[in-house]
Amino acid sequence: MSIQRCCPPKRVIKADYSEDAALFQALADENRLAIVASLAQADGEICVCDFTDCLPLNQPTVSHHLRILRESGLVTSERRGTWVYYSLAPDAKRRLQQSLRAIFEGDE
Amino acid sequence: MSIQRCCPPKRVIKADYSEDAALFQALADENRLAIVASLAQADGEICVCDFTDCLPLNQPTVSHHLRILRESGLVTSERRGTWVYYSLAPDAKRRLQQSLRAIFEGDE
DNA sequence: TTGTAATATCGAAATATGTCGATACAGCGG
DNA sequence: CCGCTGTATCGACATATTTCGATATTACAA
Repeated sequence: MSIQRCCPPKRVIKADYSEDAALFQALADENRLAIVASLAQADGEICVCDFTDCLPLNQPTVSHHLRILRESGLVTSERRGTWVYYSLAPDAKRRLQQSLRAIFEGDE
Repeated sequence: MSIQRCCPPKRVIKADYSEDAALFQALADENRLAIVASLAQADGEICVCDFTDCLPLNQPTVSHHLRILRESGLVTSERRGTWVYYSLAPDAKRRLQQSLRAIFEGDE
């Protein structure tokens, strides 16, 4: 009698999803989502001071979240004088949709 | 002389993104992404034993990740006999796309 | 009922993350 | 140069996460 298998051998994918995971990790915080949504819907840049004014976080914490978003490549920053302005990266939405496609449809 | 503002007052959004953040957090791990991608591309159920066989993780760790995905609602499970089979939730992709839209376009 | 296999849960360890106060840095005005 | 304001970094703390070994649970078979 042959060994019983629980199921026909399914392909468990062995691709490297670490970059996609890093992207989703950047979005895995409600305050960072509020920042990204504000940038997307403002359709332009927003000054750091507006985030520190409006978010329920202290200034170093806002700076910390902005750094994580900046390092993920989803947002960019530009200093003008004393102020620093953040914008959504032009390809932010496309990169996220691409990651979703990679997961759900196997695109790369 | 009036107080100088760094910029015209931009709307920093105060919506509650905690549910979207939870969804992205479920995807913020490369092993969980591999699980979701396998389920999506298998277009059907996959037995836990296949994950424990193929992922570079021990069995309790696989079970832990499956639980996180199950609790996020992105996957479902069904026991048949000794084995447990996991499937992608039918609305998984739609929920994620909806979250992306909520962030980038302000839909709710 | 007793044993075996598959999966889940528990408890602990290491690491990562979110948060903040204190401080450093950068740019501007005097 | 000095002081002020906006932003970033540092250090510390609490909490969360990932991982695993040990153990419990579930279902089946003898």
